[in-house]
Amino acid sequence: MAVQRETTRDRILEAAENAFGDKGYHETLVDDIAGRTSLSKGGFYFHFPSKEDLFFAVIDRLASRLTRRAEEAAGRCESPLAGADAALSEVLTTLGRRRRLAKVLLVQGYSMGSAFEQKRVEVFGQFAAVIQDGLDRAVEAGEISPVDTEVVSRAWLGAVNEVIVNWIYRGTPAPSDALPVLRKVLVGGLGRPTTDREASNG
Amino acid sequence: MAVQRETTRDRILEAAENAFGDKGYHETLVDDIAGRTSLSKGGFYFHFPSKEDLFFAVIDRLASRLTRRAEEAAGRCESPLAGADAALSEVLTTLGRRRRLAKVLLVQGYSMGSAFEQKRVEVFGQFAAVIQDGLDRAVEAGEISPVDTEVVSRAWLGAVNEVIVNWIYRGTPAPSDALPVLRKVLVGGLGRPTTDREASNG
DNA sequence: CGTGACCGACCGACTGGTCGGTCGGTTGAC
DNA sequence: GTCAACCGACCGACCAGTCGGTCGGTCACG
Repeated sequence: MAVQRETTRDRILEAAENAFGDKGYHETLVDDIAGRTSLSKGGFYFHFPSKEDLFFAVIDRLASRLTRRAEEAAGRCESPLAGADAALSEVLTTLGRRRRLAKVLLVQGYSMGSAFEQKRVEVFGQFAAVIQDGLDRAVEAGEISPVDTEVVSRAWLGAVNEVIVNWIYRGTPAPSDALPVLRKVLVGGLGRPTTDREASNG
Repeated sequence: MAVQRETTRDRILEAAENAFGDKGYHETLVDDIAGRTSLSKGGFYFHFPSKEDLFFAVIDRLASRLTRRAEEAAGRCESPLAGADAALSEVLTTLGRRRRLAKVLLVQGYSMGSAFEQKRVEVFGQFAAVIQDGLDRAVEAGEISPVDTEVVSRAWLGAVNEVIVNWIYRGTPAPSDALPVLRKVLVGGLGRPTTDREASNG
């Protein structure tokens, strides 16, 4: 039955997520993944053409889930700026709850070597695009003064990334604790629009 | 002669920097490095106990050079805040001139796998500490309002990191172009002190 | 209902290339 | 003659990927 096939494939992806998260690409053996899935090596190769393909499939799955969450969070907001802010918060808290998944997505990819370069561009590009889109629309809507949103979105992404990776390796500060500081400092770095009436929000 | 020994060691480190920068840890063979040094594999092993040791030595060398430059740049400034700003600029422009070295330092380390974890904490910790120190003193001096400088310094570091890595992979935007935007948005994210007299130091 | 052809899913021993590291040997300076 | 520096053939662990085979199911057909 085709359903069974899909189920096994998912089991492999699940196991691979954990294995790669724990040990990285090279240090994870195909036999490890087979073992965690109660499958033989041959059984594994029935479902995936190569270890490399498996790794990419894992990354794609994680990245698309996270992008979707970020976009949904942004979509729930009234203003574009609030949306960008919400996307940032969503990513930080989501990854802050699942250390191993965060590690696969933000760290272990590089362990693969040069084959990962294109994928990293793609994945980080996706994340950056969500932020940049929000900022662009915030500029257009006059919420913030014009800036080079390409650079700023990268800066936001990098800031979030570093906070998470630092937490992954050192266990502190927790992303949830860092969030308010990060929001303040990143959102605060954006200039108010040149309409220099000082709105008196708190 | 002991000088000769040191020279050869440096030649190896130099060659290794380039090789690791181009191909990462696993894809660089000890034979590659030996070849680039016009040394045999045996000759190489006379100078380094293992490939892993070599890699760490390369990272340490690059990191300490960069830290020194950043600290010097900071030291040349009058105020702590200007120092943190200068350190940021120095790191961005220095790495922005040497793509391969930037790649070794910011990307290829992970290709080594879990052995790198401790080193990454150490190296990024060093960089973060330089920034944090500046920010702390800026708070103390009343240049900026109190913030969680641990988080903010990580955010700065991450922002710089992402801008550089993105440039490494995509070739654009150039760090030198991104610098003014980055400075504005990061330094601008810091609140003015609650003593709301605009201090006018040069 | 029985049966035999067929198939998808899975098994696991095996292969073949790779590469870090070794070691006995050579060389040249002092 | 001695020793630091270097050579390079060789070793052997390691591991992704292969392949001949097994086995339970199912479907066509008499």
